[in-house]
Amino acid sequence: MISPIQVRDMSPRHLRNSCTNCSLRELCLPLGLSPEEMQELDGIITQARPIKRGEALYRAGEPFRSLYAIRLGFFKASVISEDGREQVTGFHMSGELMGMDAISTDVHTCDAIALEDSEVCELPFNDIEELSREIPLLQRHFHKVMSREIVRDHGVMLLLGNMKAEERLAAFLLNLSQRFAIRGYSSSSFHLRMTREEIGSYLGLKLETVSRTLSKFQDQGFIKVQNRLIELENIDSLKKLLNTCHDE
Amino acid sequence: MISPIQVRDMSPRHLRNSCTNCSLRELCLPLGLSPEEMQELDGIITQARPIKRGEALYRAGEPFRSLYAIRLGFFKASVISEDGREQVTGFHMSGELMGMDAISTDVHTCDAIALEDSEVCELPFNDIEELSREIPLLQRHFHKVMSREIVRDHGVMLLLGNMKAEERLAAFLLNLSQRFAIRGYSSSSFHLRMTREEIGSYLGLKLETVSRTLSKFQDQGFIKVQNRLIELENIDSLKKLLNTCHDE
DNA sequence: CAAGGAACTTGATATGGATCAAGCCCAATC
DNA sequence: GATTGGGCTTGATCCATATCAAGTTCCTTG
Repeated sequence: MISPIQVRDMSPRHLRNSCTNCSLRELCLPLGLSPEEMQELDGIITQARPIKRGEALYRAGEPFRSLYAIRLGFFKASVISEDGREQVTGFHMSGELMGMDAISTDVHTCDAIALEDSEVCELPFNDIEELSREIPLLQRHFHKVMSREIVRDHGVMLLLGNMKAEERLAAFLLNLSQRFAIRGYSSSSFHLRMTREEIGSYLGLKLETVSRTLSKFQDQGFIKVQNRLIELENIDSLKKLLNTCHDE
Repeated sequence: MISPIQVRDMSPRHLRNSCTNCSLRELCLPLGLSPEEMQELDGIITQARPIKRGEALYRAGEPFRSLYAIRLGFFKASVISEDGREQVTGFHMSGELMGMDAISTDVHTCDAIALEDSEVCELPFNDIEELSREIPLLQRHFHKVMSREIVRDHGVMLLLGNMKAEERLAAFLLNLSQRFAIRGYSSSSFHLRMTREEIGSYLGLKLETVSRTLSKFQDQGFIKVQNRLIELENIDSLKKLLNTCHDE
């Protein structure tokens, strides 16, 4: 369920705004495009745009024109039901692509809110389609990215439909840990960008339950919690929580 | 969250195997392709293949080569966690496309099981990509279909994360009702193809809860249940269950 | 047509997480 | 540096749904 390990961008600073930029790894790096193709792809990517913490990259109901590649930062995506309940559908970090849900109706169906100061590259969708008609590798890659989103969503359904609170939290922490590791950050010590309430919304739990479960993990020596700083002290125990066979 | 109403195919029987076939409406009908393009699309669609009730169209772990358009019948898609828990991720009926999750890794990540005798058309994925490079309308349409799957999944997350058992069941019944209506079947009287356990798995409930809740709806006069035959007797009441504002 | 088993219903009880409530801590703001 | 409010923790209680259990119906298969 986790994408293959991808290397951190070590290219010189002056190249960082190009398509080889690490922030666009999901869209570009694994492609193996020719230099010319790279340049074409570069051509459609607009200047990075900063989004302050708390600001919306887009909101449900707004017309759809572009996908967004996160260059830097951290976002939550959430849907609001007719009667006002929020469901966080995902947390997204650098290198990931947002907005694919909007393709179906040409209208955004989620809110995307920055949870820290962030930067995104806008990718006009018409351009993506046009270019991917010319570059089969890009086409294939784009399809894989969309498909990966579907697979991820299925994983969340499994979590919401089958798992107990402790398992959900353990899965959540391990997932974050892996994604930070891929980006070259510590996998055992990281800062949560979201509130307990947002974690709860994502995991189908109330914020009190999130808080209690984190405390319990701490008591058991699995993690250390200091506000939003999390240190994983016994990753294997967390993994064991997940693998435990639940009879039936 | 529901796709626009689409008309039932009234074309003569001898044309039914072509791309205008009603069973492929999701893939073909709304496109407005030229006759030549239609023919090309026809060319990649293989002979319909029958799948008996209980048989698998594909299983998790099998190599991915094709998407499948359901011509006729009813399928469930489900993922199995490492420790053996099943989560039904969706129920699929005629005109829908299955297998898109497999694009990401070239391996199927779900099981697709026929819940009644069914027929599918195989669509080799390489051909789809090639053709959609030539026919922008097809490309756009395929992207919309994938995106719609993502939006659908977000809806399920909202359901699993936020709703009570009664709301989940009501949403489920109304969703089925709409989808039957689109296909020209009765929206108020239909046959469930799945067991209570499968409904429960999809909705994150135990089969007893599904059974009890259906009985309750019957007692309240919202529906009539006879085995797997469901009759919606008061659709508005079911809708009201969903719209009810849950304070907070 | 009979037998067996899967699917379903219904009741009784248990429990995980929600809800309600109170107080604390920290970060932002003046 | 004090103040304020949002975010968080922890305890007590409640409730929706799971779990356990028993019996029924229906469908399949011989």
